[in-house]
Formats: sequence, C-alpha cells, structure tokens
Amino acid sequence: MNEKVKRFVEGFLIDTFQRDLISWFEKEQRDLPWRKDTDPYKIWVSEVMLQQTRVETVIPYFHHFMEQFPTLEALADADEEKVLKAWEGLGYYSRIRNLHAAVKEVKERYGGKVPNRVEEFSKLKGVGPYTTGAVLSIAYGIPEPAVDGNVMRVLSRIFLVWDDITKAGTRKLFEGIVREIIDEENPSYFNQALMELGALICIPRNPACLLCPVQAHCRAFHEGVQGELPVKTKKTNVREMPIVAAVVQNECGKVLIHKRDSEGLLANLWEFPNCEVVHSRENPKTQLEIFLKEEYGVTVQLEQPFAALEHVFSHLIWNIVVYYGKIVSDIVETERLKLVDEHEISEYAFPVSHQRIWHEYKEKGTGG
DNA sequence: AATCCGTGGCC
DNA sequence: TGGCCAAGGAT
Repeated sequence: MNEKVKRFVEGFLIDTFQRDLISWFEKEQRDLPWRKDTDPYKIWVSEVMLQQTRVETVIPYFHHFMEQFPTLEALADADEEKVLKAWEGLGYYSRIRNLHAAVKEVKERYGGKVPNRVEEFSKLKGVGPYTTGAVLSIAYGIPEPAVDGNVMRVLSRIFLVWDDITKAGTRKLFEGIVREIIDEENPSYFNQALMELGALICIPRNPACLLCPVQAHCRAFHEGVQGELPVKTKKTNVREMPIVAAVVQNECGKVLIHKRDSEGLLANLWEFPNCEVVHSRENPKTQLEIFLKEEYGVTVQLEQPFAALEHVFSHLIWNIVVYYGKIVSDIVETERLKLVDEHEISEYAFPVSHQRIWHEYKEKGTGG
C-alpha cells in the first residue's frame, strides 16, 4: 500500500465504519428510479446522466430515456437525432455522443452484454475512472472505487485530507484510501452510501454532522474543521462573447436552422443562424448578413431585433441579440443547413438559449 | 497540467 | 445578484 494512504488509514476502524455507513444507507437511501434493479445498461445510463448533474434534474430525463430506449440494443440501433433530442437540455452533449458510440461498441464486440472487467469497460468512450467504479460495483458487485466529488468531500473530512481536490493527482489518493476501506462483500452499497452521505448529510455548506451516522469516525468533526474541507483552489474565469442571431423565414414561412459542428461547444445541436460580433467593424446586423452569405451562401435581409438574452456556460457567456429576418436568395439545403416548417422545430435538439429564442419569437409574433 | 464542455438551483 | 456548486471525461 502507498505510504501516504497508509498514514491516513492507520488506526481507522474499518469494520465499524462499514457497518455504520451501510446500515444508515439501507435505512435512509432515497427511492431513485435507477435503484429499482441492477441492469448494467440502466446503471450505466444513470451514471452518465449524473455526471456533473443533479439527481432532481436527471430523474425526468432518465424516465423518458428508458421509455424510448429500454435496452442497450434499442439505444444502439436508435437514430442519432432522436438520441440527441432525448438529451436536449441536459448539457455536456459529448456525453450522449460517447454513450451512443460505446453502446454500439458493446453490441458489436461484446454481444450486447456490458463487460464486467475493468480493462474492458473502462476503455469504452465516455467511461472514466469514476464511471468504471460506479457501474462495475453497482451492477456487478466488483470492489472498485467510485470517487466523485461527493466521495472526495466526505473522505477529505473523515480522514482530514488537506490536499487540493481540484488537482488531478488527488483523486488517486482517495481511490487508494477507498481500496483500503471498501466493503468487499458489498461494494455496491459501500460506494453508493458514500455518495448518498455526501448528498444528504455531508453537504458542501453547513454539513449536518449531528445527524451523521459516521460522526464518530470523522476527524474533521472531531477537530471542528469540517467547514474548511475539502480544499478547492481553482476559480472560474469566464469570458463574454457578443453574439448576433436571427430567426429567418422564407416567403413560405419556413425557418432556417443550422446544425453545429460535431466537436466542441454544443456539438451536433441545431441553432438559429448566428455569429460572433467583432468590435470596431460594421454593425452586428451587417456582420451576420455577411457571415451568412460567406459561410452558407444565403442572402438574408435582417430587420429589427426582438430579443436580447444571456447564455451562461461554465467557462463562457454569450450575450445574444436576435433579429427578425427574411431570405432573399435561393438556398441550397445540406445535412447541416435546413429550411423547416414551424411545427417541425420541436423535432430538433437546440441548446437552451435557442429554445428561448424560439419561445420569444412565437410569443411576440412573427412580425417584421 | 490546464482547459474545455451545459444547465439550473441556491443563498 | 452573482458566484458557487452538482454522481466527470476528453484533449
């Protein structure tokens, strides 16, 4: 065992801790839709949805997703547009592209059975160390650490770990600790219980230590420093980007939409035509008209703006001004540039800001 | 190692 | 109101 891990675990009452933690989980765990059974496919989908995403947000998506794609094969065979549409609004869209590719891989290479070995499962797209441990322990009872933000917070307090959890190497330290204290008989409940404790009791601010089932094991509580842990140094620096967009219709009332690039921000989602505004140049309206002519070969006539909105990402802010517009020229439709009827808009997956654009547009009328 | 990649809720 | 936060992974 790693020397550093050994120092943290020394003198820790592993058996008692496991009992206190798991018996609490058996009594207090929430009734969640992905806890009905241990179907590896369902566990996997839930874990991908839960990456950086709250339980309350995931629940309705999970229900809908399982109705549409009840089995791994159903998802593997599903149309890409429908899969993306089922993810609309969940964020981090590369997750679903990777999951779809990974599920196809499982169907082809493993006969549709989710592999139960670390070396195989962890190689699948979108599957990192956390997801590997979570799926293999919960679905197959394999004693692998599943170290997420909850677990790092809980363990940093219990073992008084002052290492910065925003550093890449710190997760490995916690994996080492978990390997020493995990319940080999019930790794599923052990891992879930650590996360559940982090979600219900050992929360970031004002943890409910007086209700904590493992209070007696917690070194931070013993020293009264639980509020100072975990240590996170990194601060978010967001930049702002002005965007000019337009809802453009032709004389038949069809709406111009564009599919974003397959990589990067909001990959493969649809959007209303837009571009970044460059300062010290023509006005935004003219910039977008030029952009659409040069990039899409479409001549449009933009009129007045009807909405201004903000789209806040984790690392970026779009300040969007939206214009009414009409198509002047002919248009060559492609895979990524389409004219669609208004009632077809709902079949395409848009980022939230563009959903709002459409909502505003319908509310204020198609005037121009 | 440092950045990029969504969204909504909270205090 | 705005910064922080949430069951991470890819590059």
